[in-house]
Order: sequence, then C-alpha cells, then structure tokens
Amino acid sequence: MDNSVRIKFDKIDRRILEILQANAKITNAQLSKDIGLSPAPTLERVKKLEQSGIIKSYHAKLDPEKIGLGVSTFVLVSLIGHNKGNIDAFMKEINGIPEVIECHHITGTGDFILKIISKDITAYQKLMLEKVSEIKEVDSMQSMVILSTFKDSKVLPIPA
Amino acid sequence: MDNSVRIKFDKIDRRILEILQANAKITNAQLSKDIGLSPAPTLERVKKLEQSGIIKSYHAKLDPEKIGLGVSTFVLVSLIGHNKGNIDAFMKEINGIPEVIECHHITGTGDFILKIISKDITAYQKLMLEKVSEIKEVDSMQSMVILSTFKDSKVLPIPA
DNA sequence: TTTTGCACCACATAAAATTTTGTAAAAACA
DNA sequence: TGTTTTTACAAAATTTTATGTGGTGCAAAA
Repeated sequence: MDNSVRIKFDKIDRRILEILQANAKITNAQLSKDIGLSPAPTLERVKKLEQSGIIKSYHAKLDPEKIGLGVSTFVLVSLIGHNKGNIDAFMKEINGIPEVIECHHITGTGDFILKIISKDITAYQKLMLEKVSEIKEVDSMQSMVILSTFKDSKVLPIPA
Repeated sequence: MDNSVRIKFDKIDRRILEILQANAKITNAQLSKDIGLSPAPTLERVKKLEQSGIIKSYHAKLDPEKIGLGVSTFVLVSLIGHNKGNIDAFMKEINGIPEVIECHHITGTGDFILKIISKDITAYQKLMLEKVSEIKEVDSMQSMVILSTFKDSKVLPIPA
C-alpha cells in the first residue's frame, strides 16, 4: 500500500495545492497563469500530485440548509469494550449510516467523536434512537448540537 | 442576501448533487450519461444549482499525512462571557488562524468546538499556547487528539 | 567538458464545455 | 376546455480547454 511515503514537493506544488483546495474548478490555463508556468508543466505537476496520493479526490461542497439539512451535531461515544473486535464492529455499523459523515477515534473522555447531519431535531432523535444507540458496542453518548458554524475551511495549512 | 430560500430540486438534481459531492471532476458528458440526459440540459442544471447556492464551491481533498500534517484535534472552548461582543471578538481571532479549519458554536458543556490540524504535537502545543489560549475571551479549553479517522465523508445525505 | 535527465515552453491536436436553435411537454391562464 | 406561456430537452455548431509532441536550456553527474 505504501501509505506513509514522504513525497517531496516544492514551493510551486505547494501553491498548486493551496489553489486547488480553495477552488478545484479552476482551469489548468488559469492555474498555470497564477503559478507562473505554462499549461503543460502545470498539468504534469497536478497529475503527479494526484498519482502520489497527495491529492486524494475532488468534491462539491453543498449548503446543508438549502438541501433541507438543518441539524448538525457532534456526538461523543463511549464503547463498552475497547478491544479491536468491538471497535471493528462499531465501525462497520457506523459506515452503514450515511448521516454519520465523520468518525474519529480520539483520546480523552470518550472513545469516538462523530459528526452527524440530519433534517431536523426529530429526524436526529429518530436516527440516534433507532440506529446509533442500537449498536450493541455503544455504551454512552453525549450530543453537542451545532447552533451555528463560523468557520468551515477546506484549505489545510501546508507546513513550509 | 436571500440566504434561507428554499430552492426546489427534483430527483435528477438530487442525483447530480450526489455525484458531484463524491466526484467533482467528472466531465459533463459522463455526468449526463449517468443521469440519463444530454449534455446541454445537464450543464444547465449544474449551473442552476451553483447559482442558487446549493452548490457552494469545489475543493481538492488532500492527504494530511502526505503534506506533513500529522496531528488533528478537536478542542472544546469556553468563553469568559457569552455576549455578542465577546463571541465576535473570539471569531475574529479564530478566523486569523489557518490551523483552525472549523469552528462551531454548540450547545452543551463548552461554547465552541474547534477542529485544528498541525504538523506534530510540538507544533500543536505551540499553536495552542501562543495563539489560541492567548485570545483574551477564552476561559478554558479541552483537547481531544484524533488517533485515527475511520470516516470522513464529503457526501451529505440529501433528504427525500 | 560531455552527458544525462529534468523541467520547461510553444505549438498542434483532441476533447470537452458552452452556446445556439428548434421542438415538445407541462404549467398557467382565460 | 382551448390557448398562451413557460420550461425542459436534444442536436449541432462553436468556443474554450485539456492534452500530447517536439525542442531548448539548465543543472547535476560522469
């Protein structure tokens, strides 16, 4: 798999990455102007960044409210046991729930933090009662409802 | 601003949104095949979805580890006061810190939850000490370090 | 110094996006 | 219900963009 390879990239590549994170729909011609190269080598660099796995994918970002998704939450989850089998089983269940858009294993009080998005509070409650809390590995849960989102950047700060 | 308008979209639009969330780089020709329309009306629909603000933007997703970002955290932040002035001041500071990629106002114990990404634990500590905890509106903070990420979906579940 | 290998540019070609035009179906209206 | 208006669509033409090719300069290694 070679998943932890350090790939080298220079200042120009870094600039390409910054631009494509902020705006994936830029044309190669415009991108090449912005970074000060001609289109051909610009495209080469982008392809290399894709092939090396530095660029994983491209996504459209939607407005949750405009598609009828009014409630987002973070949920801290504790499992009944912390062995690999339990965690795997839990993850398998979580993967099958599209409303759970993130799942991270964390240090601290809980074991996992989930990000969940749903239509409204009613739908959220139903989801939690009928799906999440039904997972047998789940011990306790603590919800934090998002009142408003002030920052949601898709641009990672690339270290020098 | 007209920010909370309900825009109507049908089943075809919903499929377009699902596809573009998962893969923004699909060609219009391929997209039109997938949804069973010809290229022209397909493109029209995409443009309308963009103009209405349902599609907000397009982003490249990078591999954090491959660009040298090894530590991600969630941080619960409590402010010293909960009035609008304090919150605005806090938000202004947060917006100036690129390592803070998300900031949500939440219910529950804390006031805010941040998602922070940095090079390593040392860089994280430095960031927290010198930037975040220096914000004068901040009272207390509680960090949760992400050990591993099992799910990080860029596809929102669009309600029927 | 010569060679090798990149990284680049300019240009040609292929592919894709976008516009235009015309038509049919659906919705609004009298 | 019949008429008008609007909307959605396809096909084809046009414009824009991506992509491939060949050639040049420069830097590092022989």
